[in-house]
Amino acid sequence: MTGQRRVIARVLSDADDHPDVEELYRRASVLDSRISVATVYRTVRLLEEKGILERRDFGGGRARYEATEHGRHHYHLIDVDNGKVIEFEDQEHEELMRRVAERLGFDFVSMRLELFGRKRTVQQEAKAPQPSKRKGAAS
Amino acid sequence: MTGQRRVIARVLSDADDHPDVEELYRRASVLDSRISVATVYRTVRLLEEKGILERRDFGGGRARYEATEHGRHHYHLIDVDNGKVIEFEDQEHEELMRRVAERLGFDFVSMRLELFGRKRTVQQEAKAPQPSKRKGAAS
DNA sequence: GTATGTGCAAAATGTTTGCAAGCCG
DNA sequence: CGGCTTGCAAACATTTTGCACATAC
Repeated sequence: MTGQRRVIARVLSDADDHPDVEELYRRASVLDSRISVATVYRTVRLLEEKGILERRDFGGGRARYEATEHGRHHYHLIDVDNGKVIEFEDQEHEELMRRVAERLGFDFVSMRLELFGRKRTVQQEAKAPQPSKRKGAAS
Repeated sequence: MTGQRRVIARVLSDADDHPDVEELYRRASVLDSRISVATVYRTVRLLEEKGILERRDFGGGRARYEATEHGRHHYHLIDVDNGKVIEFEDQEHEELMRRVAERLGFDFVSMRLELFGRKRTVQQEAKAPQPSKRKGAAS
């Protein structure tokens, strides 16, 4: 347990969003400016292998991370207009997928589910100000 | 409509699996050896924008493609031991997700669902010959 | 003191792009 | 011909890695 890992672990457990490596690096740098990106990459990989962290891919090319929650699972709805992530639960879902896997002759290992949606507004603005190309916001 | 696009379109419509760009390039090269990877990238992007192709991410870092199917949707189960992809249908699924989006105040745009599983064998070989790290097979 | 972790910069990987040349209609 | 398409190689973005140095225990 080195200082750097302690700091990165701290940042991760404090986070209630889904930061990517660059964001983790930024936050960790505030607490200890002599941390390098390479160490962040190495640490998240380590923590993922240990099952402490989970890697997510919400599109946009970079991996994002969140602490593993033991017990109730949750899924993600991504707002296609601003990249914001909303978490939701769906009790029946995993059980349903377990049955699908079984039907196909497989043991369920894991699943990935992401929902993409657009905020439902009162005046369904016909020409919403689409934030253009590939600059997804955090969360 | 140039020769190259014709060839690439051909390869795509002939494919009943989920090739990545490298694989498409390989198959296209057989039919016309003077096609470049750049053209394959440009063509799949074009076809995706036109809604003819769909890009998938089954993990492993590279995008994979399959022809858009109008009508019944299907999902994918990835065999974690060899990367093979099995397609399956689940009638109720999309309707379920539409309701979830609605409950959260969103209009459903699209969803992503992947199931990861391991083949259920008779003699659950305790130490299966895991094909090591990151060399997912085709399909 | 030794195994392990780190910083840095270079390499690897997958994808995109600028540009000059080529093909299509 | 005039514009869209190509090939090539260079540029990109993210992630990994080799190596010498630093740190933990």
